[in-house]
Amino acid sequence: MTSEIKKKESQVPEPSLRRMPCYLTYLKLARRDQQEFISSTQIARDMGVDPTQVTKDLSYTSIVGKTRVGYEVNTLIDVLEDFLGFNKLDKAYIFGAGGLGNALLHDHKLDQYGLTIVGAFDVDPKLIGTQIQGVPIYHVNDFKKIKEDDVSVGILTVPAEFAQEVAQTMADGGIKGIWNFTPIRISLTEDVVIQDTSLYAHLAVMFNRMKNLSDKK
Amino acid sequence: MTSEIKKKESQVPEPSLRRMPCYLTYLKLARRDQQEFISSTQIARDMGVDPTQVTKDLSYTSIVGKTRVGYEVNTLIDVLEDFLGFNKLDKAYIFGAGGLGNALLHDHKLDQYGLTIVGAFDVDPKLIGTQIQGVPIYHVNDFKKIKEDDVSVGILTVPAEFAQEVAQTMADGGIKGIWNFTPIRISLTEDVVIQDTSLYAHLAVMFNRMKNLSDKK
DNA sequence: CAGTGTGAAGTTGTTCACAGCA
DNA sequence: TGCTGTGAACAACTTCACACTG
Repeated sequence: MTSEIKKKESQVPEPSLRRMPCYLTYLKLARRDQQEFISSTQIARDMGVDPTQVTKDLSYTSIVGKTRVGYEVNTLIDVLEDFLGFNKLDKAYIFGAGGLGNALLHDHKLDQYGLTIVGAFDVDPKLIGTQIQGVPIYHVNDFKKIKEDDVSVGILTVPAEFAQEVAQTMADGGIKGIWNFTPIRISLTEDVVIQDTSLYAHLAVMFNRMKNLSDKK
Repeated sequence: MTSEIKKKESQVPEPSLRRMPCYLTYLKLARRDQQEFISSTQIARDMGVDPTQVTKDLSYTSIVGKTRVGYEVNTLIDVLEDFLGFNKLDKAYIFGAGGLGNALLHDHKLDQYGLTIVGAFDVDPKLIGTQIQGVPIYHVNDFKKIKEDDVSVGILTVPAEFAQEVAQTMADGGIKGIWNFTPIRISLTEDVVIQDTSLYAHLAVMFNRMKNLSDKK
């Protein structure tokens, strides 16, 4: 019992990770405005968050700030992009090319954030064999045949009832990270990272907060 | 100081709200499979979460479960949809019809989750005057002229540098809830609800977890 | 006794307070 | 004085333990 291995060592808290792309965007705007140095206090003020939190979040990266001056904008941008993996392009397949999947294929900005979609899979005969934004669409059954080794990410945008099954197919094919847009909890082995991003979950929160506000009056 | 009014009374925790659409999807699949009653224990097992949590989450709605039987699937679905506001359609405008905005216009499922997009605003002359999926696209400057009273939600999918400005325009026009897809923290008066949904934030979390995993080996 | 519902314990993340520095 | 960086206090959420119910 004493030899219990400490599993999660020093994982970066998820909320911190989520804030980092925000800092990055903010910093890029600051750079555009010719700012050379920036303090966590200023970031905090402009973004409306707690200054200590900014400091703590940034301290998870390797950067160290200069007292009274702050951080150098350019290196901070580099460090953050590196830390978040936004400057090395990961390849991804998209599963489910209708609706949301289609939409993501049109979102050119993904490339700026480290993800490039190299292929799509669907079951709709009307889609298979065509291309969207230069990305070819294949039949799901051909996944194993087509799958290339250096594609590590799968984007899951199929209808809910197929989510678990398709996720399993992805995992079997060697996909290491699944970006799950369905409102289904996927269960797979530990070695596959699953990132849930249900848009409808966020909608639910927004509606609830709006109702709270109008009830209060 | 003693008369300090308790501000947030009994707000439903955000994590709970986020899980609810998941339960809903799960329940709809259960209904399709002819299940009439369901227990929180079963939901928990199938979804891979803590049973107590399911019970607690459901207790925020008005439903009460029968001991040893669980909850009636149909009424639970109704209660959840009602609680989340998914059965009364809110009207929304979308700001920024390129890339992601375009994608959302193609996501038919939004209607099922209580949101219907009735108009889009952009600045691109090539888009203005056209329609996407039957939704007309106007120039942002015409927003005040066009805005109808019963549209309460604005979807923000403009480039980061215009986010704050466009959000302000929305608020001035009487928008009550802003679904913010930009990685920018928007600051407005308290009476506008802002729901941040930065896809790139989730991407950051996924990349980080994937790196952790491959480092461990 | 399998399941609901709840108060208490534990964990995680946020905010505060302050030491150290230029 | 204005800033970084950190350890301690606090708040939010999750998990555990258990009383209760048909």
